[in-house]
Amino acid sequence: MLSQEYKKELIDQTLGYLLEDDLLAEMLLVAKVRETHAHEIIVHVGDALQMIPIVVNGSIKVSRENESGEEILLYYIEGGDTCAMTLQCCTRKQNSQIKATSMESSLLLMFPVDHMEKWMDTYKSWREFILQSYQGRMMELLDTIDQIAFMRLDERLLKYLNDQVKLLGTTEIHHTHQEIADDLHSSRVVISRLLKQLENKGIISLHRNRIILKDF
Amino acid sequence: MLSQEYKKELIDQTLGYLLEDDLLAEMLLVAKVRETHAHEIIVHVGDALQMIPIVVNGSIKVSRENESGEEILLYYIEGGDTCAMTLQCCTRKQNSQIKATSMESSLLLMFPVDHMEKWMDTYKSWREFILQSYQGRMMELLDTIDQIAFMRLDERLLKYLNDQVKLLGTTEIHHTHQEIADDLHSSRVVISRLLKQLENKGIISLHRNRIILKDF
DNA sequence: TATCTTATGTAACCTAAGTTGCCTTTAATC
DNA sequence: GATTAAAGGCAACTTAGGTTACATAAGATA
Repeated sequence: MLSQEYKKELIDQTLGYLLEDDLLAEMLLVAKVRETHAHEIIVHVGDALQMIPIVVNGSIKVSRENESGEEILLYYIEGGDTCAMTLQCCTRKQNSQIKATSMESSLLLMFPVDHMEKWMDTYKSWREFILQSYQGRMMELLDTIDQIAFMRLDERLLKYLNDQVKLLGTTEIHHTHQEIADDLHSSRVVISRLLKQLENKGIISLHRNRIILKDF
Repeated sequence: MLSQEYKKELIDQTLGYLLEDDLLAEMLLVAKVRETHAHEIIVHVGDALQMIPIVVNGSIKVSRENESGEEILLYYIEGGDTCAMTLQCCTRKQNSQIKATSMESSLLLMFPVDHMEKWMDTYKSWREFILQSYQGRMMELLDTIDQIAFMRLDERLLKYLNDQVKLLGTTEIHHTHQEIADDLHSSRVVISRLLKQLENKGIISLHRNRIILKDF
């Protein structure tokens, strides 16, 4: 059992500058803390969600899956952010439309869904937080659509690598070609081919389980 | 100048069963009515928006445009719905990320953006309306992503034709092949080719400016 | 009817990306 | 060091979809 002091610290650090004090106090009473490790699947498509997660630190990958199990990356959630999609599932009592995977060791605050509606009615700061979240995620979905609809795979791949570097804060990317292919909804052979082209252009260097971005 | 009685009728008919009476009364005071005709562009990418539209009747096409002017269809807005994306542009004082085009003669109610925040604080029904709108649009964006990422063009085309029929309530679609190509971000020749295949399969019949869906 | 514009048809060709099959390399474990 | 599994390289081929170029057809207008 984690101490209340620790939880309070996490909540203050993550949401203190955003939300009203009264709300922060209420949140402390019902918050659960969850630690996740790299590659851990946090939400499967079809899951019924009872808790809304807010990311304290680390990063979460959100992706869409079709019936055949093929995937496509939608966006990432980082510290201070929540997944509006989750909210939606909870309030509409709909099952999850997305899959969420922890990219690295991450820390999440979890709040039971039945408080959300009350908070929505009572706290202006909470309303703004939720709307901001919807708006942010919406913009990211538009961005994803732009990429899939308008960009060629080699461009998408380069953007993907750059995003990874920004996200994880290191120019060494520890992904297999297969994992990248899954995220971009392509195939391993094609990704290997394009990565090799990037290497030949001097943009990256390739190693087993490791891609290094030069002059980022 | 349209009579207040007419406006009141439109508001009641479109939103009466959704929103609180006090809010409906406030809305009546500030509502403007806008009529649009088929193919009229209501919002351009980059527009600064002052008013939030709610569709009374007709249908609005919302699409995304890249720098080169290429498009991709996102979703449609029909009677009783609003465009959450608009809201976002207004509250964040951001310019429009999307283009909105009237598909047919339509009637819109327009509300000045500066009332939104107050309504958000005061009326629970308004909060629910806006959240519902975000959630609906989000689901539709996911659906769009599914289509672009996972479906082949012939499948997308067939779905597009079916959607048009449902939307406009007639099995006669009055679009040129070029217009369809634009919506699906493809090219005229390719769409003509695939349409011809559908005709050969007996699913549609082709005429100038007119596609007829059989056994819908 | 003659003319012009716009929509559609079609063939030939091109290219990005996916697929199959097989080989080599790396690293982990015995 | 030997064995094994996973990752990556690579060649040959296929295919969906885009491009170019031109012909024909359907309406519109003179």
